[in-house]
Order: sequence, then structure tokens, then C-alpha cells
Amino acid sequence: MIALADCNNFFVSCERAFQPQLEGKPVVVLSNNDGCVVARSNESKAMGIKMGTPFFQVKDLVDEGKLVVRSSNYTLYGDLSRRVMSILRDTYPAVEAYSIDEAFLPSDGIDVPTLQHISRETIVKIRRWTGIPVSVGIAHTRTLAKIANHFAKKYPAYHGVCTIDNDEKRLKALSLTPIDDVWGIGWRWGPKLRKWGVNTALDFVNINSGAIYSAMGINGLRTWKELSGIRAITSEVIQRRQSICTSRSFADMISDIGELEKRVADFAAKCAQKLRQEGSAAYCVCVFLYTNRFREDLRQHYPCTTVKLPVACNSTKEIVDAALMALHSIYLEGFQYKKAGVVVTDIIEEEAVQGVLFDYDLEMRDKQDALSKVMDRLNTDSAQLLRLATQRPGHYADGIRREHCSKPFSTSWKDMIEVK
DNA sequence: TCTGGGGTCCTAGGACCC
DNA sequence: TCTGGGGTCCTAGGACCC
Repeated sequence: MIALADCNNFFVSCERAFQPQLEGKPVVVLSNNDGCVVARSNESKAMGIKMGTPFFQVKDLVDEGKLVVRSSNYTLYGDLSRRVMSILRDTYPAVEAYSIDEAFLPSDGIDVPTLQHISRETIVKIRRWTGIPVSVGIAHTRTLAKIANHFAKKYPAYHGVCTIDNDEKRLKALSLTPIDDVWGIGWRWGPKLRKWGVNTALDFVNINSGAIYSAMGINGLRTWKELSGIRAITSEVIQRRQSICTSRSFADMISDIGELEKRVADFAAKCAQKLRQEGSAAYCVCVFLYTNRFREDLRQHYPCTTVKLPVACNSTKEIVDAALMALHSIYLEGFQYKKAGVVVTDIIEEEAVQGVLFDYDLEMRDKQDALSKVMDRLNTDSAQLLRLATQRPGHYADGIRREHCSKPFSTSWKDMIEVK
């Protein structure tokens, strides 16, 4: 069997773990720049607030005291995620961290009652040790485990653990699952399938698989198999990352190339730092710019381009230089840009970097690597003390709106003492 | 006024190869 | 005039996930 452990309303639960006064209240957590709602407590879900709602549409509720709002605090969520994952690793034979708040737990060879027992104990342990509520779904395929997890969350009678381990339960669960709630069916396919009379997951598996394949391709077929009880999504999903992206929307629109240079340099430096943290190097640096798509009165421009490096690298200066070159090749005067980003791709292991025969820059590369090591010693996630002059003073994420941020509970002694 | 960030994978079409 | 069959690689765009 495969279990899926998923934290309930994760970002909200992280806020509550350090601010117990938020328990039982309607709470939402906002995206960067305080843009839109990305996490909701059960109470705010019950008020009808949808995922992705722009904050200004619910701001009145906050002003009236009917809703509590927090800016997102990814340092805090990352810390709590690591703690939850580490408890899972101590407990299950294998852990595939699928996202910040959920992990697949392949448990072949463990019988169902034992797996259920372990899962119930683990939920209690995670709650006690981290304050985070977790639900577990158990089934033979990952897609069915997702469905089981939905039920575990929805019906308190399961006490956090729901199992689909025979055909009777599987068909019952499929009949109760709206097609749009199925993992792998998104906002494009959901309405289309409903138009064809496919309203539940059960309707979906009752279609001939050939018809699914010709209409939806390999991914549709995989979902169909998984719902039918045949494993089609395997653990290969979790490997070394294939791309690393750092991007932000700006609080205001930017048209000045000098200002864009600083932002892009910041994003590129952050990508280089992430590469070094995981022991990787990249061959390609891609830069993109977006104008504000909501301003229909303004001219739009969404350029992007990729610069290829002769040698895979992860030093700050080389990645930043490449990104600035890319920026200059796509930038056009007269547009107001709202967002920019840097993506590094063609990632390989640091130790596997292949030199080139006539590398005139070899000495420079060694120096840059040494410089990057010094930067890594001085810089942390929350404080960028040593930067290139092309970057902005302060932190790469400065200038984004965070008006409702809670305290850095997991990283500051002062605040931890305050909590105590 | 305000509308996120970070990923993965697949597909179709063009350019090119023999 | 007629204009195959089998590939690879790259890119852009679409679809999905949390």
C-alpha cells in the first residue's frame, strides 16, 4: 500500500502553532506581496472564501474583525515542514516529500492494520511535537491515496486515517468524489468532462481507457489507471530538481533598465545560492519579464530568453553576469514590468561538472568559486550580508508587501522567549 | 489602488540528420 | 513533374500540481 500524509491547512496551522489564540478563528494566509489568499482555516473555508481570492476582495472582513489575516512567512513554514518530514522519516520505510506539506509513504510489505496503527500513532506524535495537524490516506495507488486523504480530512469519524483497501470501498469512494477533485484533473479538464456527463470519479473510470487516451493523452490514461487500482504514477517523480526558479512580482511597475538590473541580479544570486545549497550546477540561465496582465490599458510584453554557459557553474557572479546579458537582450523601453524572474536549468551535480579543453577563464572560475564559498558563510536565508554591487542593498525579497506578517518564531531567540 | 511563487511533464511543430 | 521513412533536438505553449 501507499500512504499519503498531508498537513491540514498547512500555512494556517503553522501560524497557529505559535499563536494559539488563532485556534478556532477564521484565518487566511496571503501570497507574497499580500496578493491573494493561498491558505485558509476550516472556519474561513466555511465563510465561502475561495483559494486564490485577491486580498482586496476580503479586506473588509478583516477591517470588521471577522477574519484574521497573515502575510506568508516561508522561513517559518520551511522549518516546520522539515520537522514534520523528519518525524515521518523516523517512522516509515520510505518518504517521498511531494511538496512543502505532504509526503507519499510507499509501504509495500506492511499489512494494512499495521500501517493504519502506525499512521494513527504518527498523527498524534506530529501534533504533539510540532503542533501541526496531519491526515493520512492509505490505498494501493497514489491517486487513490489522495482520495482517501480527502475523506480522512472531511469526516472526523476517521480520526485522521482513511483506508481504501478493497474494490467495494474504492467504488464507493469514487462515486462520492466529484471529477474536479481528482488529482490530475485540473480547471481545464474538469468542466470539459462535466459537459460530457462525467461528473464523478466513478463516471470517469467507467469510460473506455482507449477513449480517455485519445482525448486526454498519457496523463489522462495514468489517472484512469490509478483510479482503477493500477499503479501508473511511480516514485521516480522525486529526484534532483530539474530547474530552480526565483521570481517575484514587484510592488510597483518598473520600466527603468537600471532598476530591473538590480532585481534580476538579486534573483540570479538567489538561484546561484540555491544551486550551491543542493550541490548542483547549471548550464542554462533563463530570464523572463512580465508586464501587468490585469492592466488592459497598457501594452503587454512577456519576453524570455535563455543564455547557455560553456561550463556548468553555480558561482554568483557568473550566474548574475549571464542573467544580466539575457535581460539586456529582451528588455524593451517603454513597457511597465510587474514581474521578473530567473530560472536555471540543465542542472547537474557539482562534482560532475565537465571542463572545456581551452578554458581561458579557468583561473577566474576558481576565484569565483572561492568567493561564492565566502558569501555562503556570511549569508543566510534571512540576511544577505555580502552581495555584488549590481544587487540591491538589503535582502533580495525586500520591497515586497508583507503588512500582516507574524514574528519569525522559528529563527529568533527573542521571539521564542516571548512565546514562552 | 490591490490580482503569488515554484515546480513538473507532455505535445506540436520546425529544423535538421541520414 | 514526381517528393519516403525514420529519426533527433529544440522551443513554445499548455496543462497540471501545491
